[in-house]
Amino acid sequence: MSSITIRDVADYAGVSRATVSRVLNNNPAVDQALRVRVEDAVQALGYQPNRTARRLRAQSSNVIGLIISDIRNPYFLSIIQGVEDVAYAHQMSLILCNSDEDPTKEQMYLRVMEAEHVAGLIMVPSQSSEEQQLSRLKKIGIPVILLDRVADDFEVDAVKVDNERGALDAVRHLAALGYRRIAIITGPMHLTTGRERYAGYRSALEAAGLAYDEALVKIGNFKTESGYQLTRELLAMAQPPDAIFVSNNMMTLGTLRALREQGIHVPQEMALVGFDDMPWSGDLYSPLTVVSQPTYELGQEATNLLLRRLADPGLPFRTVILQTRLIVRESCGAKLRS
Amino acid sequence: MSSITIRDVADYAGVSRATVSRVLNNNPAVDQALRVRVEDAVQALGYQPNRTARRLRAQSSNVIGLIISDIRNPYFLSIIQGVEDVAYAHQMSLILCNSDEDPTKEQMYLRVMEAEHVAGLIMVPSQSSEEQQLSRLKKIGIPVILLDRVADDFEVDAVKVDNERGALDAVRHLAALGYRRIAIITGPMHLTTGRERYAGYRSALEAAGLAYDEALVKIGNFKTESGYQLTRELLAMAQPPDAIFVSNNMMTLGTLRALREQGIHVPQEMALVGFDDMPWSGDLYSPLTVVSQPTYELGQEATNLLLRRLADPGLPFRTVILQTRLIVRESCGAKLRS
DNA sequence: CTGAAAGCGCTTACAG
DNA sequence: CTGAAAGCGCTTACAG
Repeated sequence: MSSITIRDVADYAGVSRATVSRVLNNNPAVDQALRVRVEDAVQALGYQPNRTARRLRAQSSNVIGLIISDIRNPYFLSIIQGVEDVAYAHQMSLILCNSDEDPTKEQMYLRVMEAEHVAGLIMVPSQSSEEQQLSRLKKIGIPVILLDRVADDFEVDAVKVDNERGALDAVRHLAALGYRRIAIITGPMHLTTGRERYAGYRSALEAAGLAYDEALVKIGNFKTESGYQLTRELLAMAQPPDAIFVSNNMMTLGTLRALREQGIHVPQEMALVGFDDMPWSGDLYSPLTVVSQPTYELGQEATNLLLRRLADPGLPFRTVILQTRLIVRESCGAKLRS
Repeated sequence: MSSITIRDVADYAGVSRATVSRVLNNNPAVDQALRVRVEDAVQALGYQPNRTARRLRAQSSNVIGLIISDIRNPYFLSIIQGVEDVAYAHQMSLILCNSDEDPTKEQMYLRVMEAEHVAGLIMVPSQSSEEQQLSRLKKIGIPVILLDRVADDFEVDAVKVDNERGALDAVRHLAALGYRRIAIITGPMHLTTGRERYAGYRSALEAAGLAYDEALVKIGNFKTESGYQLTRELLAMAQPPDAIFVSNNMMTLGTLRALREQGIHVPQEMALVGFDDMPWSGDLYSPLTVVSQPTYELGQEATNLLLRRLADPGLPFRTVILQTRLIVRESCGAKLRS
C-alpha cells in the first residue's frame, strides 16, 4: 500500500503538515522556498494525498455520480463519454450506477451517492412519474442534474433535447415524401420523451393536413421487444400504415426485425424513420433515416451545468435544450424518388 | 445535508458510539436489547453511515474500480452490466473510468483508484505492451483483475475468452463451406486478442489443408476505420479473397461498409465472419455470422474473481478462460447452400 | 457484553 | 508566512 502520508512529506521537507497541506492545495500564502522544498519531497517520496481523508475533513469531494437508466442501451455510450471527458478535464472522477429502470434500485443508488458524499449527481431518471422522481430527489442533499427525461418546469437543473421539434421534423419529412398513413410507436406517456415525441407527431400531422387516426398510435416501453410487437400489430391492421415513426433506437431495431420477418421491404413497402442515431445505423438491413440526438454534447452539457452549480450554489435553475438533427438515409424512401 | 452522525444515534439510543458501530457492522457480541434500541434509533433518525469516514478508519472500502479501454465500444456494455450486477448484489459500488486506449490517461486513473482507496480494480488494459502493463500495475497496491486482453502467464488474476479457439471455429467454418482464399483482419500483435485470434486463423488453415498467404493477413487497430481501410486493400488485390474473418466488432462494421460501398454482395460475392456479437448483429445489412463472446459472464466472472481475492488475498493467481460460441447467420453463406 | 479513548490522514481556524 | 492543535465521522484494540 502507498502508506506514505502527509506526515512523511512534512518530515522529509522539514516543515509542518499544515504547510504541506497548503502547498498541496495551492494556498498562495506559502513562502516560495518552502513550497519548493515540499514539492521536492512530494516528488522524492512519490506521495499521493489520501482522497478519503481529504474528503472527510474538507467536506468536499471530487467525484461525480452518474446514474443512468439502462446501461445496455448504446444511446448512453456517448453520453457517458461526454460526462467522463469533461469530468476528467476538471480532475474529477465518476461513479457510474445503473438503475436498470428500477425505482427501488435507483433509490438505493441515490442513498449510496449521498453516503459517498459525491460532489454532485447527474442522472437519467428511471421510468417513474415526475412527482415520484422529484420526491426522491428532495430527500437527498446533493446537487442534481437531470438528463434526457425531464419536464421543462422541474425545480432542478436539466439537459434535454427538443423532443417535440425532433419528432415534428421526422414526421414532416415523411409527409413531404407523400406518405398519408403515418404511424407512431412512442414511449410511455408518463415520460417526457414519450409524451413530447408524440406531441411532435401530432403537430406534424396537423401541419401537413393529415387526419389523425388513433389506430396508428402505439405506445411502447422503449425496448426492442416492444417495437417488435407493436409493429406486428400495425402490420396486422386491415389498413396498415405506409410509414412508421419510431421514437427511440431500441424500438426501431424491433420494428426493423418485424418488418424483415414479414418480408416487407423498407422503404419500398414501408417507410421508416427512427429517433436516435447509432454509429451503425447506416449499416443496418435498411440504412436508417433518423432523428439524431447530440449525445456527446448532452453529456458534456450536463457536466458543465453541474460544475457551474457547484461553483455557485445560489444560481437559479436552468434547463438546457439541445437541438436534434434529421439524418436522411434510405429507410424513409427519400432516395427512391430522386 | 444528512448531518446525522453516529453520535446522534448513540445519544438517541442511550448507548456509546462504539455500540452503534458494532450494531451497524453486525458484530455478534451485542446484547439483543441494545441492538434493537440502536436499530430503532437508526430508523427514527434516518441515519446513514458516512462511508468516507468508515473507509478512512477501517482502511477498507466497498467500491470497485473499473477501467475500460474504450467506452464507445458496445462490446463493453454487457461487461459493465455484468460487473455492476454482481457488485450491486454484494453492496459494492462502481467507479468507472475510460482510459480511451491512452496509457497516460490509464496511468492517471490507476493513481486515482489508489488515492480513492478502492477495494479492488477490474481493468481492460489499454493498447500497450504487456510489460508496460505489468510495470504499471506493480506500482499500485491494490488487487487487480485483468479483463479481455491478457496473457495467460501474467502474475495477476484474469478473465478472458479462448480467442484462439474462437477464431479457429470461425475460420474452420468458412473452410468447411468451401472457401479457399480466406483473409483475416486481426488486431495489433502486441495485444493478446490480436495475436491469439491470428493464431486460431493459422491453425484452422492448417487443419483444413489451405495454403497460408501472407497477403491475406491484415493487421488493424480494432477500430471501424481500420476495418474499412484494410477491406479496401483486400478488394484491390489482383486476386482478392473469397471470405474474410474480421477479429472484432468495430472492424467488422468497417468491413461491411467497404463491401457495401463497392456493391459487393455478402455472402454471394464475399463471405464474412466477425468476432463479437452485438444485439443488432442480426439486423445489419448482412446478418452477421459471428464468434460470440459471453460478455455478461465475463463481467460477472471478473467481479467474482475480485471478491474472492479480497476475501482471501493469499490465494494463488488464477486465469479464467470462457468459451466463445459461433452464431451462424447469413454473412458466411451457410444458408446459401442449404 | 460495553464504553472511554486513540487514531485513520487530512484541513483549517487560531495564534504568533 | 508558519505551526500546534482540534476535529471530520467513523472503528477497534483495550479494559473492565
